[in-house]
Amino acid sequence: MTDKQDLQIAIGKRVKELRESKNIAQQDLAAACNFEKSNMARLEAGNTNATIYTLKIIAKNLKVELVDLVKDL
Amino acid sequence: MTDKQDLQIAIGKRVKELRESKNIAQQDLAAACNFEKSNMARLEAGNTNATIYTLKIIAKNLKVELVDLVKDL
DNA sequence: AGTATTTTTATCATTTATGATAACTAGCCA
DNA sequence: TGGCTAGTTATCATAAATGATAAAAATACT
Repeated sequence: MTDKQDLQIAIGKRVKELRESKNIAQQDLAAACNFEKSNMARLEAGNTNATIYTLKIIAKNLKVELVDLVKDL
Repeated sequence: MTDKQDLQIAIGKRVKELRESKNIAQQDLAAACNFEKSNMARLEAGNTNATIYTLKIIAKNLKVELVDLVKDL
């Protein structure tokens, strides 16, 4: 497992946890972000090294701060 | 100016400020990160929407936390 | 002045994030 | 059983991040 993969997986988990804690469906978050639900699944699964702007959009729609997505990572 | 550009520029400034505060030459930081100096300049100028892993590498070599690069953004 | 160092800019190639669509799985319920 | 919802996985196209090189511009130093 590489550092990069570890980071991707950690961020995917963070997004998923925050999303579920707010009872938002994956497809609803995706729609709010103007992403396809498949691509949100891909990110939550840790299969993409997202850009900072993508993370900012997700943070905004989760109503959290960008730092909350990368804290302790 | 778009949200995306604003974010890129803010992060570029953040990297540059942290780097200069530690008296590290741009090319030295680039070398430590295994980036070309030209690409580090591009990022500091706000011309790229960096991936989270790229930012993590930069944070590591600046000896700061990843959150320090995205705080308040 | 000049010279070296550092930074910036431009450009092209390659890799990869993202966009987009479809098919599949699992769970739930009428 | 069938349909419905939520999530997953695979795949292809496109846009953009990154790799890489060269040259110009700025900065510092003697």
